[in-house]
Amino acid sequence: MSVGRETRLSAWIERFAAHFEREGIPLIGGRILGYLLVCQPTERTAAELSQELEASSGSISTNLKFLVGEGLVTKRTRRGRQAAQYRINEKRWGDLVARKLDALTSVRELTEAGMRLMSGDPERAMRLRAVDDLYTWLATELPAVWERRPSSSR
Amino acid sequence: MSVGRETRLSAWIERFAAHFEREGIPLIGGRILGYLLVCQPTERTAAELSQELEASSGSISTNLKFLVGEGLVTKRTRRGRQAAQYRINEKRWGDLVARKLDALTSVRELTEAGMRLMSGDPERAMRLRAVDDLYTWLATELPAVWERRPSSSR
DNA sequence: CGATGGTTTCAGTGCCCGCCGAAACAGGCG
DNA sequence: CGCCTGTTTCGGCGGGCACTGAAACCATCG
Repeated sequence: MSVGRETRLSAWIERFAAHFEREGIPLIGGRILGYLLVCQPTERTAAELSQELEASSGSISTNLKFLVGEGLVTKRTRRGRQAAQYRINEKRWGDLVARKLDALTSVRELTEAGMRLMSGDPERAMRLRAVDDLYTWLATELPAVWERRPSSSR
Repeated sequence: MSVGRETRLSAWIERFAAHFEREGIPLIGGRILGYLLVCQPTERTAAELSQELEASSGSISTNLKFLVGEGLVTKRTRRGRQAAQYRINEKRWGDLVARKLDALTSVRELTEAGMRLMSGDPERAMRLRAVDDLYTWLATELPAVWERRPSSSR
């Protein structure tokens, strides 16, 4: 007997969340992202997320606040007694990637500072120099690549 | 009165370690890397590192083992009663960066798997599609950039 | 002005992980 | 075969963080 589509989807969400947990996003935050990427309809209330993902209302609240702050999730409030709706803001996913690239290239500032401290002692600077060269190259290449990004993925 | 060079160096090592701690490398591991990049002479024993970095022998051992495993540090044993010497292996720093880039592009496998689960429902796949497009583009561009890396930074 | 449904806050819990340091271990030396 | 030095192992400690759930909060509706 075959596994239902929703079962496979929730397994996928779990893998998705596991990956981003390694990148520093809380497990529940990653689940919210994965779920909001594929759910139908596209918008969900905090209560629905809590039920679907089997997470406490507190965790959902904390993580939604975080994700809204990052711009990855959009909150839509409605008048009356109606619950706010949350949906993915996939357009901002690029920001997430850009921050990752920045984290990489920013090491260059460290290596350069180190090189300045080593000035006047080329012998001793050799090891750091090799590392600095690598990051200097990265810091010139990566931003250029990012700029060439096609509009279809913005 | 001005601050001594060694004092500024240890402050730099601390910033260096702090940066890599955010990337998942233990604080002491980062200190070892920073220290081995600039120390003179270039090789140190475990006992010396323990003293210089004010870390326990156990922590030094654990972290050296980890760094040697990563290829970032090389262990040189000497015959007789002599202690083993450790030195930085700056040539392998590229591997560290390459793994970071891989972590980024590997998200594509996740988004592709998700897209397959969404097949036959283009409406529902739209959000995930935008994210998948971004990573697909990344996965084609980044490896190409890495290949163009000049030999000076290898 | 209660009552109601939804959301956020917050104190408490458990878990994980980096670190310590003493004890065990390894392997040359005398 | 002990001894000695350097290294690793391992139990334990402490800090930090994700998560929980109940209580407080907020805004609307009757």
